[in-house]
Amino acid sequence: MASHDPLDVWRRPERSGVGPKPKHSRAAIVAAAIEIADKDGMAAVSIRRVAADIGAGAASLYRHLNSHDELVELMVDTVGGEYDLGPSAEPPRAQLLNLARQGRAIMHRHPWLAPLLLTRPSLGPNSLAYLERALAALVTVDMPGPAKLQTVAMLTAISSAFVQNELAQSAGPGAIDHGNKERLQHLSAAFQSGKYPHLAGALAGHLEQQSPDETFMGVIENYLAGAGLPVSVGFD
Amino acid sequence: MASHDPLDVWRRPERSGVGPKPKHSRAAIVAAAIEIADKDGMAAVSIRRVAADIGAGAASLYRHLNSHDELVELMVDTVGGEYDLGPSAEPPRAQLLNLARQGRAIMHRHPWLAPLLLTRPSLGPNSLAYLERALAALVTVDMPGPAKLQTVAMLTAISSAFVQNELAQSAGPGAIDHGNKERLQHLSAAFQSGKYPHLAGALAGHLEQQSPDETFMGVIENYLAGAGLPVSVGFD
DNA sequence: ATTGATTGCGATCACTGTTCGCAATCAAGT
DNA sequence: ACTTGATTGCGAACAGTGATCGCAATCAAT
Repeated sequence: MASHDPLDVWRRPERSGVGPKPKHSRAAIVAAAIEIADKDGMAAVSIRRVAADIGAGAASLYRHLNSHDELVELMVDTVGGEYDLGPSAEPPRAQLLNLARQGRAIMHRHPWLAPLLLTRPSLGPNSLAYLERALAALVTVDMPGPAKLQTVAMLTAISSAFVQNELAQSAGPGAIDHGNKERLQHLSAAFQSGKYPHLAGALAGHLEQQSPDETFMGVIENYLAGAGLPVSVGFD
Repeated sequence: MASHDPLDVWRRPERSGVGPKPKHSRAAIVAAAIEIADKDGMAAVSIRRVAADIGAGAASLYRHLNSHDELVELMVDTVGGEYDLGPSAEPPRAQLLNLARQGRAIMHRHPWLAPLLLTRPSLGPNSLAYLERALAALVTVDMPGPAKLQTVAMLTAISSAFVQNELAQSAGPGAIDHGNKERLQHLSAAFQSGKYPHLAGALAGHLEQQSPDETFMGVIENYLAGAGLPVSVGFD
């Protein structure tokens, strides 16, 4: 009977009057799942692992969720609640820049988040609140509604892409040095073939690159400018 | 003995003189995997399924691959060979724009590709050739090497993000209408709560949006301009 | 002809998401 | 007070996954 669409989590009531008091709650399950994902990665978030961590049987989770996908949906929306969406009198561009900065911070706190933001159009309450807030920032901008939606969508898309790039390069403190050495070794071997002169040249350049924070803000600012949000808009 | 780093596929020779003639080749395996992914999605690309499709036992694939991850790496690099990397006399910005357009086309041909481009820094021959070609386009641009790498990386990252957004919205011809109706129904229900006035307003706007192609080129062009590649560079 | 590396692969292991059926529980209806 | 019925927890099971092991078959080099 239960719908298999991962979207109706948001409509379904968590529990209805009759029956024994539930030992576990949807919130507890999601919290445990997020903790696992933060620590051991998204692949470690299995039904059995989550159940074990909250002291439940594996099958019990299916009294609160309809699928593993639904759990992911809940995870995404839950961390979406970490945004500070308070109102602001700043110009639209500054507001969106601030949202993007927060988004990057959240994705750094939860490294499993970034890829998920691109694939699924999350429609949970927190995600909708974020969307609403971003659109509110654009209320003074003269732009058709769908274009505003497009702009906001690309904002989070670019942020996600940037952070994924960041995370893929650092990838962690421990075993990654080894991995990177393998990589560099492979690359230098490729270079000795002489088939990649420009690549070799680009890597040879000094690594005096600016901080990732500045780079990120630059990328976002640049996108917003091109999207019709220059530094100063209208009369402010 | 075999290294578990999915990167050394590129160093390992496919076969060495002694032993029975292999019935299956790495290329055939990867081709089958790509065909499966194109038709039934990435999730359908299991070792057993690929093996069955080329008439092999499941365990046999591990004579040619060290892991499922390695197969994915090979898939990504193989479709990377679909780029036309011929030289060009156009200005840098036009060349990169052309590469981005090709990239989007490839990601549309292989809908499983876009997410993978963000997570892994593929270092196969085709991926390296692409990188080399993109850097060659930037050879006349005055910019430190690492910054050029950053630019190219963000170029494919933004393209991937854009295409993922596209694919998530269309998602297919058949059962998606139903899914979208569910979505819109959910959304309209959320709107009746009155908590999302701006969102409601944005969706109410006429959907006379420009074609995705134009939108895409606009986004890319805009990024390149901000990255230091205006319409005309230097003396051309 | 013998050696030894290499291939194909059936069987198996440790997992995964998910379903089923049953016992325990508790609110509501009589 | 007691029955009814929905609801929860969960052990067992199923189909599927990636990966490993050991063995027979094969073929180049000696």
